[in-house]
Amino acid sequence: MSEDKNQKPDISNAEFDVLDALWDGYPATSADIIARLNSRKAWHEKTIKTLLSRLVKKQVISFEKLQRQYLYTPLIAREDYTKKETANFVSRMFKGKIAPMVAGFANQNSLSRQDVDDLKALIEKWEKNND
Amino acid sequence: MSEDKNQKPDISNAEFDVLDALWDGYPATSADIIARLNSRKAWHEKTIKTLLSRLVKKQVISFEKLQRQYLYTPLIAREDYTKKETANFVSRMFKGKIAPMVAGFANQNSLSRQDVDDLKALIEKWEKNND
DNA sequence: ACACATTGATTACATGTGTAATCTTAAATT
DNA sequence: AATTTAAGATTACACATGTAATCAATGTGT
Repeated sequence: MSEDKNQKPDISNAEFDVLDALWDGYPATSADIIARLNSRKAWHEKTIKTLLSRLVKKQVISFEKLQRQYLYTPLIAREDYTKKETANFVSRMFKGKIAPMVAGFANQNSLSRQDVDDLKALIEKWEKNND
Repeated sequence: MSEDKNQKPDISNAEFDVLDALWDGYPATSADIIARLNSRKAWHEKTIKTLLSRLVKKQVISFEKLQRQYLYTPLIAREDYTKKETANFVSRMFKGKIAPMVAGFANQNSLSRQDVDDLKALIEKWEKNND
């Protein structure tokens, strides 16, 4: 076995926004990413390129040369990432229990009819599989 | 109105662990906090004191002098904090929708019978109030 | 009363992060 | 072919963060 077996790349907030834009469609050039982010963030082009470089160095994304540009591709799936982060978050904030988290949401009135229906569907599916 | 109306103190991860320990019982002295954290974290006493100082400076906790020691007290409630952080998290990771987050949890098999029952209770309560 | 212990305050220091500007080099234009 | 662009690489720089060690002052024990 090698040491450092499971180092967490630790994606920063700004880096996440860039990765998120990449997840919206890839492979993509830096120009693509910059265009996507321009609507949401007031970032300088240089800033976004720096963040892309850092993501590459952290091995969160990769690239392939296309002429003089790079075509970036995520190395981790959004689902995998969000799942892991959610587990971390719920673990830290709610001792790993999901219901209290939803409860906070609920009595904050952030829960919509649609959300509730979605949750009910989820629960039904879970019960079908786990009874 | 004053500028800087709603600055987010931005509690770091290490700081959160200290605050979390304080939430477990307050007011508390640094010795109390250190004792509580010793079981979980391998932190030097000095480190914990630094973190307490930073939390004070950030106005996340306050203290009252008791002889030569300080009695620390949180200035924000755990519930308020977790609620806000949850909203942020769900917003960033799941476009604000809670169901997909629970879904990720579900098919990761982190969802227990108890969790599901809790969620069902929650939903019932929500429907009672919002129909 | 005085030395000691212990507390919070101050200082330290490497690495991470946000946010770019400048440098290099290869491709595009004229 | 020479010049201009423009893309990624390198450098910058202040503030945040993790992780303490040292300093100063005030209670405490003898």
